[in-house]
Amino acid sequence: MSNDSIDDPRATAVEQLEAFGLSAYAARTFVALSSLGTGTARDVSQVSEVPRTRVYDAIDELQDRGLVDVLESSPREFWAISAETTSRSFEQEMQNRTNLLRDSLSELEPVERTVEQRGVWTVDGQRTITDRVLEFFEEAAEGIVYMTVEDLLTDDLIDGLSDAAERDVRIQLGGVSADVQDRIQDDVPGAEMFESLWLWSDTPAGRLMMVDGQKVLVSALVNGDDGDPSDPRGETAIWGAGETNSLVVVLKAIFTWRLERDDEVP
Amino acid sequence: MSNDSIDDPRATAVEQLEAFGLSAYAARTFVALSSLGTGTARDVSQVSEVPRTRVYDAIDELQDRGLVDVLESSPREFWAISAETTSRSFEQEMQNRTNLLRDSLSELEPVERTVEQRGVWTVDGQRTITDRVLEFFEEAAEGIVYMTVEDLLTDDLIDGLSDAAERDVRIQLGGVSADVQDRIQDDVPGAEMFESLWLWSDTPAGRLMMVDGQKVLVSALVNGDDGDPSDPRGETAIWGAGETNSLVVVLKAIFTWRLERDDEVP
DNA sequence: CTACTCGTCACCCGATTACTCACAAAAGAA
DNA sequence: TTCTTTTGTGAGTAATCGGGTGACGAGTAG
Repeated sequence: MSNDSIDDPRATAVEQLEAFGLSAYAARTFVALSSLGTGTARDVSQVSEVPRTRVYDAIDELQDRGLVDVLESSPREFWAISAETTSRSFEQEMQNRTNLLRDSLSELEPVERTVEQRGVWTVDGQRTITDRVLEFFEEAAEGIVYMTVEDLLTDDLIDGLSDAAERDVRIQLGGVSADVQDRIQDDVPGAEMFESLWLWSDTPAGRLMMVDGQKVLVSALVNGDDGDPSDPRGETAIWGAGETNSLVVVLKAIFTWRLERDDEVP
Repeated sequence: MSNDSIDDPRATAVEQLEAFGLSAYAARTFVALSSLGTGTARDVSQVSEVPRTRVYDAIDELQDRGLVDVLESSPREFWAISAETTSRSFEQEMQNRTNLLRDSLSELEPVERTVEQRGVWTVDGQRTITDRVLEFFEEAAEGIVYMTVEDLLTDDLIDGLSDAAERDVRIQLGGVSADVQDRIQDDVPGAEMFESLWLWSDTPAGRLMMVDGQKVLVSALVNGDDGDPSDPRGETAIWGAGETNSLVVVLKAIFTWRLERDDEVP
């Protein structure tokens, strides 16, 4: 468990710059220059541990990206742009890249994402599973049934449900305590609540989803017996789709049976 | 001049994915899967030119990032998340990274960015120069004088001027034709216009900036004699700061002389 | 003139990664 | 069953890239 937030700013800055495609030397050089404001190759080399003779290459790289300016004197001096300008510049580049990616990918995406019939897909990790659930929420046309441990009902999921509700998708939500139910009612007005179908909170179960009666997902918490929802990797899920998919069939049966009973006896 | 926009979507998608840190194999595998929707290692290998035996590693990499799900059967099948979800995922990661970068860098940034006195800094490339100008606009406290070729007066620069104007910075803008002046007046109400100080449009001159009477920047277009503003790299600039900086001194003299004459004879 | 610094180059080496091949287990066909 | 093909794993090779070091001429200062 390395301390990431307490970590010194230099390390984090270097890490991000490298993730944005800078070489290690360039990243360290830039960070050094940022704290110096202005400096020569030797200054940079001393505070950044970059070999002096290589500072020049690093500067070239940075100059091409427009991150430093050079004062042509002897010794040469270097000047780094401000933190604000730097991050805005990368922000823009990345925005641009995500747009390019979105466009090119949707262009090649097959018109109809085939609905799988047989078999069950696996997904690991809380963040990933949530993404998957959100993806399914978006494709929902008729109804969503969602039952979850409270810790896993994050804001983005509520947003997803709310969006679906606005498209007149029927929302049925279970497993949440009374006080949280009130909050949900504000964000997702049309949502119908139902009591937990089983004793839920003590099991390692995580969530349980069904959309349009033909796509389902279930997850479990997997840190030994005591699933700890705060561990982002401690969740694993499976999902399946199609009217004849076995997972779908069995869950659909259970859900409709229980939910209709609830309807009869309110 | 490679055709980038006409380029096939596959290539652009792969390029972006690699920029986001995926290996070449992983990128090509994902793109292949995206267009297939679903497929086995062999399917992927055929459309992506990735050696079949390496598809598995690529899938591992993608699975860790939450970009594909795996159907555990024989042969194994792979499923790619939608274009929308993919780009949103990267968008989020990059947003996160830029924020980390912004925070860590501003933490190390020296309280006072020292005002250089001697010497002249050089900057190349239209985009970079614009960034630099914007950075100086933001630091402006009293007044901005800006004279520019019209082609270089992009929207972000007008925004920058507008922001400064709202901070009660005096804006003096020159070199733009009458019809563009009208448009500016809408966005930057307080701006004072002045006629081009010299015959401007026929020279390779690009722009000319002074903020707070102590920081100046001048640029020139450098594609042989006929500077073509549409070439993003065809501009080169120098800037200097400080009351005693020679570049500052001389430009300040010229500006105040000409602008005060304009004031006298409106 | 001497001592030192600065900037460029050439080179080495270690890590990463693309790429190939061998092979055993599994699935399918005869 | 037995034979053949396919599938997944793992080892091993080649090449590229980037970090690290040192040599050296030119420029600068005392």
